[in-house]
Amino acid sequence: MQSVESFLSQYVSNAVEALFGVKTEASAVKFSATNPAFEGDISLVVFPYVKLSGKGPEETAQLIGEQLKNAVPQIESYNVVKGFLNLVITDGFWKSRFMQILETETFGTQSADANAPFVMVEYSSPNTNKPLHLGHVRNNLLGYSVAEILKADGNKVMRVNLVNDRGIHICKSMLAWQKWGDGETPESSGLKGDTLVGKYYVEFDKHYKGEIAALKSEGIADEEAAKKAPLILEAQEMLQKWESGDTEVKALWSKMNGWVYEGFAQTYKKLGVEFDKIYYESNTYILGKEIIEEGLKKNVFQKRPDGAVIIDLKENKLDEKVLLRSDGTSVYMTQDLGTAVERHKEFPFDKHIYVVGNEQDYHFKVLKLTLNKLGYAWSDGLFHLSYGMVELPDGKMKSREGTVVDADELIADMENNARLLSEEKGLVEGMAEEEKNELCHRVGMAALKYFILKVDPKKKMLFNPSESIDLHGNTGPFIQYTHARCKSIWRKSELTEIPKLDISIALQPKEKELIKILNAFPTAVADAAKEYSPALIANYTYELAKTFNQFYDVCPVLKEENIAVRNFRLALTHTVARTIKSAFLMLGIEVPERM
RNA sequence: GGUUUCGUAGUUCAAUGGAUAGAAUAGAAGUUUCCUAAACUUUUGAUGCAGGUUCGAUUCCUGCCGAGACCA
Repeated sequence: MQSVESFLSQYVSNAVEALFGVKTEASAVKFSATNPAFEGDISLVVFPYVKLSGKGPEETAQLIGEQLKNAVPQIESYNVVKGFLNLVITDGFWKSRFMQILETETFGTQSADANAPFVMVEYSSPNTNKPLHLGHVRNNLLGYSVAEILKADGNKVMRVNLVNDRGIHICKSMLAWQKWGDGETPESSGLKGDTLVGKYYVEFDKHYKGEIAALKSEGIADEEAAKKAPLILEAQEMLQKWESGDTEVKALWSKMNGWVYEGFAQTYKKLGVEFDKIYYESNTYILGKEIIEEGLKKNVFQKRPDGAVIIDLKENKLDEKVLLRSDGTSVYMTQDLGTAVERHKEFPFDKHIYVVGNEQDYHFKVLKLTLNKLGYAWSDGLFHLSYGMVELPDGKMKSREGTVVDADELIADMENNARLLSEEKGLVEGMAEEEKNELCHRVGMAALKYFILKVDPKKKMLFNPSESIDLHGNTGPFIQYTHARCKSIWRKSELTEIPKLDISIALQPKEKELIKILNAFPTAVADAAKEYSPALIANYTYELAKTFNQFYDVCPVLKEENIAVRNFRLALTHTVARTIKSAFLMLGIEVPERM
């Protein structure tokens, strides 16, 4: 469905040509929303045409306004304020636009056709030595939501998770469990698998610190002590055994990772995120060695005198990057290069989005540039969706200092809070326990998800665990509540299907405003997909919900006696509910029928 | 030190180079015959500093101050 802007811009372009004899691109026409202080639905910024007309801004606007009014029957009138041409669109236009929206069941979303771009979205990517925390929550919510938005915008999407299941950190947990675990399992301890493994990671760190302190008291320097502590040596030995395929180590590794995966699965389910494919680094970490050969052959990489392979990116202001250490072992970049190439062979994507924190900005710049220099044209499609850290009121989260917000605890807190508030208000009386749980889960998660997704991804955000569970104002639950109100009105109307609309009725200002907002939905989705930003969808949905709440105050639907007006308002209510629902699904938020 | 991101009401967030910088929350004052008051109405309050580019700058450029990240 065409937006109002694109509908009008061709006419503006024509008018400019007719008046000033200059051809301009219709796509370059600049509109802005009309300032509420003036009359009008949409405003044309005429400053760009002042030079062409050779007249002042106001006169130029007058000329274009007159020309447009004569050419476009949908323009009822116009007025000029400084360099702004405010256009009033006829009610008839808005009403027929609304009827189109109403009849389009999947309004705002389009399904992928055969030529749709294929986008791979990698997100989550946890380590298996500890449970997920608040930082992962932002990652997961962003990744899931962006994938949904891209789907809604007509892309084919594949969501993948690359699990970091190997390395020294896992060995630390394994070693500590061996030493002090006493055979403890998730079943015997009643702990979630990932929580249990995380416990031993902390345990390792505690003993390790003790050893370092002991060595230091013997007069050994910090760095030296950290390297020489028996525990870390033992962990490194374990890693070597793992790499050489030691059956005992591998068995323990499989067992403990298995616990972690069960734990993660529960958390993912609670968060409502999903993946189409899961990759494991234990299968991919060796990739990338051929790339080194290829790069050397193509003279893109150089060998340093000490034997290390590097790529020189100084001309791109990115310094020199080691790709293979002098001892022949690979670095993260090596495997990421290999993984990208393999992945593109297996699934020839048009775009690949990596949802990874902004501390890796440099890494992904190098990754993209290196693949580009190697001649892989598809590297243009790589995009690092870089998001800011989540900070707490008393500073950053540091797992070593125990200031991490655990994802499972956070989710439980959100649900509990929703429960306390609902019970206090007496909203869930007489509800079955199971139904109540489901509702509190949905409301609690809406509060959390909306709070996180409404912030521009690239910005760092502050999360106050005690304040963010607010249900008032610009929050997920407020919008859910609006949806539930719409549904309630619809139920009480006792209509089972949308009545045929009589569009000869007069349009109230608030109704027109709502139609304008509804009309902007496809544009919001397209923008959100282009910028990979769920925040745009969140802001749009809030605008819609807020306007509806104000609208309702002005004209109670069910008391309306004029049947044509009543039907129109019911249809509007129905459409608002439908739009909120599909917008929220893109954010991974479910909307209850009742609250 | 080098590279980079960011500084907006008391607080948390908005604002494709456009009009009087929006919301929410906190503060002040109101609104329940009616759909679900998790609501609505009114009100107080902000672009770190100094320049530049132009019809117009929160937005682009330069310098400074401050915060974070990455690289040594």
